Amino acid sequence: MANRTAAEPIRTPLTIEDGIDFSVIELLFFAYRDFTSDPDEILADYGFGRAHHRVLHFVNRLPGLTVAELLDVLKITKQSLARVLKQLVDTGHVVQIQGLQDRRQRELYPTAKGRTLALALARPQSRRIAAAFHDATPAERRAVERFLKAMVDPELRAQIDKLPGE
Amino acid sequence: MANRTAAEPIRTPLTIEDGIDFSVIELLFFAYRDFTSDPDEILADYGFGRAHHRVLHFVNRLPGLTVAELLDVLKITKQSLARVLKQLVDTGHVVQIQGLQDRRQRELYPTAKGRTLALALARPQSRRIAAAFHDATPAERRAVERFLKAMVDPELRAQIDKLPGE
DNA sequence: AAATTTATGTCAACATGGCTGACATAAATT
DNA sequence: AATTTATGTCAGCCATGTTGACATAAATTT
Repeated sequence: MANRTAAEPIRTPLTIEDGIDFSVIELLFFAYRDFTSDPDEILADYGFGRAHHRVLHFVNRLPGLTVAELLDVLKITKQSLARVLKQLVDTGHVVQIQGLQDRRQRELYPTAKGRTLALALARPQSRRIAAAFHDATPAERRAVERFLKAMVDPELRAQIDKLPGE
Repeated sequence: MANRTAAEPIRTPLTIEDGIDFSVIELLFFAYRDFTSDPDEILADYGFGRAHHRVLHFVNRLPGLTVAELLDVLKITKQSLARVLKQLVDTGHVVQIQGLQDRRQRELYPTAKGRTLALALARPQSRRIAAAFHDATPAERRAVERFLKAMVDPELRAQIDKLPGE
C-alpha cells in the first residue's frame, strides 16, 4: 500500500504565508480546551461528563424546552441524548413534564438541585471569561461577542437569539 | 433513592442576573461547534476524526516536534496518540525520523500528502474566521486575539508563543 | 371514524477517542 | 553497571457519539 519510496519529510512549518490564519485557529483550540477543563473537574465528582453539562445548561437557560428543541440545539441524536437525560432525571437534576397543549411533548425543567449544579459549573467559566476581559474596553467586549456570533452558521444564529437576554 | 417527593420544576431561566456571563459561555459553545464542523466533513472522507486533525495540524505547524512535545500540546496520553498517529503514518501523511542528538526521540514531520490535507482542513476554518472578522477593525481583531489568548491557562500560554509567527 | 403523521422512548449494535495499568526496548545519563 | 528517559505496545474499560428498527400515544389529516 501507500508508496514504494519512503515519503519525504517536509521540514518547513506552515505559516501565515500559506494564506491561512493559523494563529486564530490555534487560539480557538487552546481557549476552548481550557474553557471546558474547569467544569470537567467538577463533573467528574458526580460521575457526569460534558454531555450532561450541555443538557443541564440548556435546560436551565430555557426551562420547559422540549426534547426535540434540545436535540436541535445540541445537534446530537435522540439515542445519545436519552442516556444522559435519563441519568439527570434519575439523579433528580431534571424533571420531565407532559406538555399542556401537546401532550406528546415532554417539557424539561431543572430542579433546585439541577439549578445549583448548573450554577456551580458556570461559575468558573464565567470567572475565566471575566478575567480574560479584564483589560478590555466595553467596545472590545462587544467586538469579541460579535466575532463569536459571526463564527456560528447563519441559519443557526436564531438559536442564540432565543436565549434569555444579556 | 433520590427523593420521596417529586422534585419541583423551576420555571424561571437562569439569566445574567444570576451573576454569570451566560451569553459568552454559549457563544463559545456555538462558535466552537460550528468551527469544527467544517473539517469534520472532510475528515469523514478519509476515515479520520478530529483526533487525526489535531495531530496533523501541529505536526505541520511544528515539523520535527517529538512525541513527548506533541502529547504536551494535545494533553492526551501516549496510548491515545498511538492509535491515530499510527494511522497517519500508515497512510503516508506523517513520517517519524529518529532524533539526531537524542536517538530515543522520534521527530514527526508531515509528508507532501500530509501537508496538502492539513491545508485542506485549515482552509474552511480560515475562511470562516475571515468572514467573522469581515466588519472588524484591525484593533478589534487584536482585541479578539487578546481575549482568546487570555482564556488559556497562563502556564500553557508558552505553547502558543512557540508556534510560528503570524 | 380511520388513516397518517409526529413526539418520544427504547433496544441493539457499533465506532471513536479518551482513560489506566503493565510491560518491553533502546538509548542516554549517572 | 545501574538507572532513567523516550517511546511503543498490549489489554481492557468508559463516555459519547452513530445507525437502524420498532413501539406507543397523541395530534392531525382525510
